[in-house]
Amino acid sequence: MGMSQTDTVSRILDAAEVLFAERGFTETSLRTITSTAGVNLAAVNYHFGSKKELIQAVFERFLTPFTDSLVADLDRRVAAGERLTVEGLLESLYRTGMNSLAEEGRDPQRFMRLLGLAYTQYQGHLRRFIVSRYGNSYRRFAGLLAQALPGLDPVTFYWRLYFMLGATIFTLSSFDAIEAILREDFGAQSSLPEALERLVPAAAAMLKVNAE
Amino acid sequence: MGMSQTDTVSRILDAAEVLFAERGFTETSLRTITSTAGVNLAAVNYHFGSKKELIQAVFERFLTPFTDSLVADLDRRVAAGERLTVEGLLESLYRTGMNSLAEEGRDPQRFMRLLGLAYTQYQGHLRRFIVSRYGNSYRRFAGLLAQALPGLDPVTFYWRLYFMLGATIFTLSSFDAIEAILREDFGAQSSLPEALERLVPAAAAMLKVNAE
DNA sequence: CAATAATCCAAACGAGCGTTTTAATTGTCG
DNA sequence: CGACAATTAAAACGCTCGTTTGGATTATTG
Repeated sequence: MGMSQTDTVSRILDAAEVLFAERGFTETSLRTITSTAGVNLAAVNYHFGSKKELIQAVFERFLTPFTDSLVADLDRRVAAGERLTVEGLLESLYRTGMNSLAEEGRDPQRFMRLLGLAYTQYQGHLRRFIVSRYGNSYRRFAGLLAQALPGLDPVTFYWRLYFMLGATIFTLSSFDAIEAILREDFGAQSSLPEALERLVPAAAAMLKVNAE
Repeated sequence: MGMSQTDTVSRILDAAEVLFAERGFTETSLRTITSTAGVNLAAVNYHFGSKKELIQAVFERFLTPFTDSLVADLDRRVAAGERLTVEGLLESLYRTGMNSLAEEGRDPQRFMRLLGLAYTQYQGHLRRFIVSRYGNSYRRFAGLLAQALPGLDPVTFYWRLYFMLGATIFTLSSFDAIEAILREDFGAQSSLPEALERLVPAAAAMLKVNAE
């Protein structure tokens, strides 16, 4: 087994991650990916099998450390007997997850754009892949959040959960555009952590309407 | 000038609207559009010039009646000296806009999916087109909403506005998927008006955090 | 070091794409 | 009716796409 195999694989993943986040899946050709990565065109089909499987691999590399560290953090806090508030859970989701990506040198914003694409783009295989692979982590988080919101009927809770996800994914995936507008119109500097700090109380208030 | 010209044009627009909302722009070929519409392939280039211009035409047919009736409603209420609350403005945005589409026999949900695509997909020309064409209506609404939220500094207001847009567009554009989950897991029937009724107080609470 | 597997590479394949061309058809109007 | 413009139609163009192929190159291993 060649030493450069791993290298080629990760070079492809690095390039694909950036290009997918920028333009979407269909708009990014394998030729653009491989030439950006500096590898041969056939390498994608050789190492991943197909473009679809490459897309899934990109998401796997992102989502696994993200959900792992989120679930670990949730487990730790539950085991410590900590009382989990709505704000605390959102902090976990935003901060812990983000940090796990930042530690690996990944751009959290790119991650959010990819997550947005996964929901929006016409890629049935991707949605199925994500649900089957990360559904448990999702339900873990959603379950704890529901517990922190007693008095909300399940249907209302579910709608609110989607409102919250929408606000988060939509805003963070177009962070660049929003930041540019704010800088131009108000001369205000913005950062991703600052956006998350604004998001926590706003999303929490939305979730807590009519809850006890 | 042939009578059937208008017919061909609107047949193309009808087909394109549905297909774009389902799969996105790149994933929808002109051949699929024209065969669905039952017209010749060359008709798109003949009547619209190019695929890009067809995309813009689809949005124009959607957005013009939407923003027109929204702005008319805002103007009417301002002229009547009505005091516009956050909830009232969201009601205008959701209800008035939606109704204007429903009256024309258009699917409001499809409209939301298209709006989501406009933000997410990699189509620079489309974003430019929408901003230049509908920027005034957008600023009109945003201005009145800002007035209804005294005590919020402009930067915070802008972030909240994006949180609200995100929650709205994201949720409504995947309404089908959410509805299916709710029906399966809770046996609950959902409708678009009901989703909007849930959205108004939730989004209002989010906007109003720390406002007077 | 020879054999064997893994990887890389250049080239080509077939299919689908948006667009253009050219001719036939249809409608309009003096 | 006949001239002229508008529309429809079929076919082809040039290009890009994802994927496959067959051989060269590199690494691994007995």
